[in-house]
Amino acid sequence: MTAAKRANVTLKDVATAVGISQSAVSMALSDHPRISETTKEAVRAAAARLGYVPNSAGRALRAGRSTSIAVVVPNTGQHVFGHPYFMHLLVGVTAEANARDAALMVSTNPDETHGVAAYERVLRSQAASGAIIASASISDRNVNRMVEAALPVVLVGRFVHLPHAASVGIDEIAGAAAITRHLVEDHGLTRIAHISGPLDHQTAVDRYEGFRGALAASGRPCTHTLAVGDFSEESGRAAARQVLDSMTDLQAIFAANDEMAYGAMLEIRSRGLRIPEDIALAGYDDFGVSRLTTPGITTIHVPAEALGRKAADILFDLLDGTAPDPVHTVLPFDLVIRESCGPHSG
Amino acid sequence: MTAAKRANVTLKDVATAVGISQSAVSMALSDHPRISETTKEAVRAAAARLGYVPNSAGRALRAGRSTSIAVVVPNTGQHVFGHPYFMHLLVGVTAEANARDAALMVSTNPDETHGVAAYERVLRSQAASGAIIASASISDRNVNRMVEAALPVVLVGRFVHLPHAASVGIDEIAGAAAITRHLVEDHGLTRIAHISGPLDHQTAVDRYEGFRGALAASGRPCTHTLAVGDFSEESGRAAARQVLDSMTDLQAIFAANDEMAYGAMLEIRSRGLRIPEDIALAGYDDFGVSRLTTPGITTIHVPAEALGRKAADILFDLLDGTAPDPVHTVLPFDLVIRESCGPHSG
DNA sequence: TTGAAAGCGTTACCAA
DNA sequence: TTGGTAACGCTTTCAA
Repeated sequence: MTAAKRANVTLKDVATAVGISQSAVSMALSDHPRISETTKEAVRAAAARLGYVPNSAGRALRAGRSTSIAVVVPNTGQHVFGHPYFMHLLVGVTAEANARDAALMVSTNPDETHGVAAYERVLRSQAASGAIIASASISDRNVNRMVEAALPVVLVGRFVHLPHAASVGIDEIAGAAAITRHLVEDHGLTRIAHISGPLDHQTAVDRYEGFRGALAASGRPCTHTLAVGDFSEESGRAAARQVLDSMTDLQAIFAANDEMAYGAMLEIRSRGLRIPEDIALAGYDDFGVSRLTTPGITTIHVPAEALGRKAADILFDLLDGTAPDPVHTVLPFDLVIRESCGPHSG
Repeated sequence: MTAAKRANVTLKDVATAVGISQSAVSMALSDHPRISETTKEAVRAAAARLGYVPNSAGRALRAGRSTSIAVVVPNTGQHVFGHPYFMHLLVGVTAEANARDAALMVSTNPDETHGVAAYERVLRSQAASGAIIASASISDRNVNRMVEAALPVVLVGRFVHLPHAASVGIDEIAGAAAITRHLVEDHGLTRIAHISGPLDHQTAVDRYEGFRGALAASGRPCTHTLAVGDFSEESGRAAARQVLDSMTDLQAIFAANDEMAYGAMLEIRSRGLRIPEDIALAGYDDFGVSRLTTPGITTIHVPAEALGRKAADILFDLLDGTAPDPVHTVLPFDLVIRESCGPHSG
């Protein structure tokens, strides 16, 4: 009786209350046809009265798998976990997990004990029966290991070196190309800087590639430059400083995410330049705050919640053994045109 | 062999590999003094070689409690779960849980099956051995039930009707008073509107109370008015519209959180009024984006991450039975002065 | 229609 | 110093 009284009601308690056996109670509660309706009635009443809740450890042990799934987000750093992307993802995963009566674990610590990442232990210990991995770093070897060990995982994002793993994502290259075309074709801007994310993140690589590809495909003489950030607002500001200093007559900045675009906005403003009159600005992600700035930032809307939902969906299928061959699911994105690139013109 | 091969290494496997008994392996791995060093060595080697990871269901069943804790956030609505507050809270809880090698479950669905909220089931099923509850609604009966059932929970926020439950929070009344004094005393503003959150949230009530109290205590003739929002940016804008229309010569708006302050900012701007020259603006929370606006919004910094960390800390103590009597832990806040109330003068 | 018993993986107690 | 065994709560097979 230290902290909380542990008066856990078990099957046996219900059984003695009703005056039947434990196994009969178990079957009654799972609506097994071999139990009479009257008995079931009595069992259900007693269970409710006593407040019986099945013990998940017992159930998991018996079943050989738990009813939880895990979401793995990289690092312990606020940078990444604090990013709104993960919250949106979590909302989606939660919704799907709730719909399936599964519990959700969140794991962030890649800290290796005995060479096994914390989240791999979560799976191997069967605390969770499968995982959704939102780690974006190409160089994260833990992801490889889990995939190679054939653990039930679904990756969020694109992992070019893991073609056989199930994954969900959007076509980042197409997204970046779409927004670049918007700058070039709709607004006639040809001197553009890109602020990329860290290039060991596939997302950053893809967005940069989409940017360059669209410029090349535009058929116009475009000049571009690159500054590398780390997806944080501060790094966006620093990168903007760099490109504003280095490229004369810069007409537009396309940041690989909205937070870096905010940073760029601060830097542009601090130089007394106007958006979009002097410099056009575009972002990527659209997690809620882009519309709050003045002007609103034109961006690509990433359906993070839908991604989470779909990832969970695939994971559950995987666990049920009903999954199709490992697939790469690609969800659609939207180009959201606000005011930061100039008046809309097509 | 449907989805993933399940070749789970158990204690028995290690035991047969080493040629000793299961229980000896168990003790060896937990470094029990009664096992010889040579045996321990052999056991550890075999365990590592075979990739043994203890099964958490078996362990939890045996121990009568799991090693997970749960974080409960209200509702399934994006409104709340998507709020940056919870991200910060989660970061803190995660850090502390990681430090204790505990897994973290996240539960959001209050959807009641058999009259028991989903997150109560998580506790009762012992999937998690304790919970941190970040539900803010005064009228959430589930919180009462869990506290009354003496389940090991720590509340985040103030629950006046649950004086015996452990809780962490900040002094919201003092926070609102501090920012109100800043408006009145540092800037000499006396015609102030408050945009509150929903008044079935203790946080909203407390911040409103702090506001009124500070005005009353100021000894100056102040005029104030109230509009009620729901902590969302949209509602902040609507509330600002209302107070700007109703109160002539309004000098300042104090919104009960930053998001509503953003909304107010949009409304103020759309009327061609300047901040802070025509209207001063203050917010509350300081979850990262207040500094991005122009001007930056003066606000109260709520140490959400520290709250999460502390809540987890208390919960673990509670579970260990080493907790002091249920306490209300109050963490300090900071008044963060930016530009939205005018040039700093005191 | 129901009861008894076995076994999932772990740990702790009691023998040896 | 160690091995056997029982028990945690649950489901399921086998026996009645």
